[in-house]
Amino acid sequence: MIIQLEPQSDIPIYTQLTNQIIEGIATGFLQPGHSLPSVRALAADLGVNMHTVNKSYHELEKKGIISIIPKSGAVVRPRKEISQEAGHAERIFAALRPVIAEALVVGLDQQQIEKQLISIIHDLKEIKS
Amino acid sequence: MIIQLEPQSDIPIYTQLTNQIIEGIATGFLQPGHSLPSVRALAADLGVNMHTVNKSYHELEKKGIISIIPKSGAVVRPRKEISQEAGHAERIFAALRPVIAEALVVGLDQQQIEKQLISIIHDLKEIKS
DNA sequence: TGTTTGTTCTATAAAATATAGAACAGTTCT
DNA sequence: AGAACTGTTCTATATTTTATAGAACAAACA
Repeated sequence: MIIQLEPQSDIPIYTQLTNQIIEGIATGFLQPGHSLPSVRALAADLGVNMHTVNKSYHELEKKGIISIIPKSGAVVRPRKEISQEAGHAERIFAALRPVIAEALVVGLDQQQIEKQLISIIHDLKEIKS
Repeated sequence: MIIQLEPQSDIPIYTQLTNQIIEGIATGFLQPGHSLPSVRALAADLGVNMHTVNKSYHELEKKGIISIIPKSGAVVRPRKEISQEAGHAERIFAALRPVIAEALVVGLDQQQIEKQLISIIHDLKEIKS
């Protein structure tokens, strides 16, 4: 899986990493049960600090997307386990709201937003590799 | 217009303010041509620092949503002026992508996301006062 | 003519971000 | 059993971001 980090971005490295791992799961590249690289291995691979990767993994765990087994490793949780938990929709829709508000203010209409939504979903749903 | 800031939030105060002003414009509460309060007045009203409000206004200006007239004040830009500018869609859809990816990973399907999208739009489109 | 405006500057403090290195104890593998 | 690897925890440092505070300025405004 190719991960591209931009150190110059205003988005923190650990957030970029978190988002790309989520995308990796969404696309099916990282499947349920899959082990993630160790924090040290991935840090070395990406050229960042171990603690930065660790922070990303814990963010993913907080979101309920992966399980961190102490002294062992991190694993993508089964889809059913993830979806069983409550609070996901609230968190995500709360993040969605300001984006939609801005879209409307800059003149995008419901059709355009829906079209892009579908485009993103189709793009992610294409299982790569 | 009621603005509620949460100092304890992980979202910076100036970002919260920016988002709520955008919502205010989306709902029609703040209409094109409307003057925003002076940075001092709003800061005093909200109980935050002048520079925090100033940063929010400049964020809104950077997004192309308001005009800051030096030594005079800040004004909501006309809708046509805003939508004429390029780059809006790219910026917004880039912000949309990680949210959608997480939604899919958590088990939300296209229908549910679309339903919520429409719900948010309808909620914002209701002109309040 | 005062008042208000955004602007600019210095200053300070706390929190967030990122890196670095070390040590620990449990896990995994040979 | 032993070696390698794992996440965890700790100290440390540096930079950036966030937020506040106060002062001064010149243009705009009433």
